[in-house]
Amino acid sequence: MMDIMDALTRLQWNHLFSNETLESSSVVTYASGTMLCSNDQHIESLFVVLEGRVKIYTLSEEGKLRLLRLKAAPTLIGDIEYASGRNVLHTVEAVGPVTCLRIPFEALRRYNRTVEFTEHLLRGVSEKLFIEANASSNHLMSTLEERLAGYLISLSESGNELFQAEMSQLKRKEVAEWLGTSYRHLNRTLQAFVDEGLVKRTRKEVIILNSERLKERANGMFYE
Amino acid sequence: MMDIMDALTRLQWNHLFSNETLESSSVVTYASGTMLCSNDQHIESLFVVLEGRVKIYTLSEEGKLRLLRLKAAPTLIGDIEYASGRNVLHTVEAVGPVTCLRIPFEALRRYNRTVEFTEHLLRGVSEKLFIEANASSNHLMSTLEERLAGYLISLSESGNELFQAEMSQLKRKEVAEWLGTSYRHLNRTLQAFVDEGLVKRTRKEVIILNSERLKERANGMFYE
DNA sequence: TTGTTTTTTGGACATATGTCCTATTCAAGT
DNA sequence: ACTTGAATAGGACATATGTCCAAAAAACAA
Repeated sequence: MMDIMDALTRLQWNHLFSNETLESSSVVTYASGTMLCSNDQHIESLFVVLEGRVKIYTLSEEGKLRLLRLKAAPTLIGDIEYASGRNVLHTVEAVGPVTCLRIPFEALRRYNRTVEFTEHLLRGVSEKLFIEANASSNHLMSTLEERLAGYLISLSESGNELFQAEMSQLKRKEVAEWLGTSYRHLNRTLQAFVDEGLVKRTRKEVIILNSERLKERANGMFYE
Repeated sequence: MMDIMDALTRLQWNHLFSNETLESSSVVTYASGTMLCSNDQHIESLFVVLEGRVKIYTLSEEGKLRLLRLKAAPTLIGDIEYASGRNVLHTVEAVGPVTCLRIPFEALRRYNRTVEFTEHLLRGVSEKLFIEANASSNHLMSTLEERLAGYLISLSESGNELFQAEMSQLKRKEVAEWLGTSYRHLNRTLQAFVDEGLVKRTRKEVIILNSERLKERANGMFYE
């Protein structure tokens, strides 16, 4: 059993919640694969992910998966829904065991309407909006070749540890989902890079041979 | 010259700003075509659009335009940037004359850090995130045929006045930009609908003939 | 080991969408 | 009434990407 205050202090989030709020909250643990919340469903609590990693995505009616990100703790889940009063925007699933602080919206409304907390949410939501907007622009305006080159470069360069930690251990299929393309096409594009001598491909990893030219191919695309 | 308090009261936004804040603010008017702010630029004020319409878009380096929306007053511009401290996310341009209340971020930081105001921003930003996320999902997961059918249906059905007011008088070229496709392809898809007898097309407008089947084609796509 | 499942790899083909051009039509000046 | 420029319409072609499959290879179980 973990100590909540310790965990919050470590994140420097200890001043954000009132005692009443914390008393109404509980620590919950989810097994790998559990959905913390799913698309379009009603939700009544905010989750502060304290430990573990979560996968954030949307699933269309036809069953197509759009992987948005893999995010390590600390993360706030449900902030957008709390702020807008709408149903869940993106599905969130535990990747490996996850520990959260679960705070009912009702408690937040009653005991936590402070400027500090609201500003914290506001910063977080704006940040998410920036990421979402950039991702979707990138996607709309560039070809898979550029995005893949950008992905590979972003994984290899330093100054980017957050992205790397979150995105490096994806399986090929997940990379395809994240890049928003089919497994087939990802392979095709990868092969093109191999044919040009930009990368080498072993069965389980991709090694960059010519990062100069690969960067040109990325055409400015870079993730962080 | 308009009265600020009157305008704010009409929007029921009069309680959001302190007197000090309003004293630091000014009313500004922009001619049609002026940029209130442009992509990636630094910005130091929040704009409350009180009268007129603005066009919100991003321009890629290669000059491709991604039209996000045409929005009528009241609208908040700069809220995302104020909240995140980043440079401008989307370019905003006046469509026809626009009157705004221009509030320096500095004044907001000094005199306006109230729960009411912050929650107002938070609601607004979440709403924008929802719209952005849905738009980008739609775009990623559906073909132009579906999106166009959805657009036509959304324009024709009631219960949707906001969207209609904002999006109905677009030119064909702007519709293409908004749907995120080329003018050529929009025409091609429109023609397909004509060939099937779903719509009729005069030189300046599109008339729906069979809204039942058009709705099927939209496959759930609907804008609001 | 042997069988079963997952992952990687790529062929063949279909389709959505983009690019480049050229008429045509309409509207707005001068 | 001409001229010019925007807006509409569509042909021809290239290309990015998706779908469906099948064959290896690797990982995992029994």
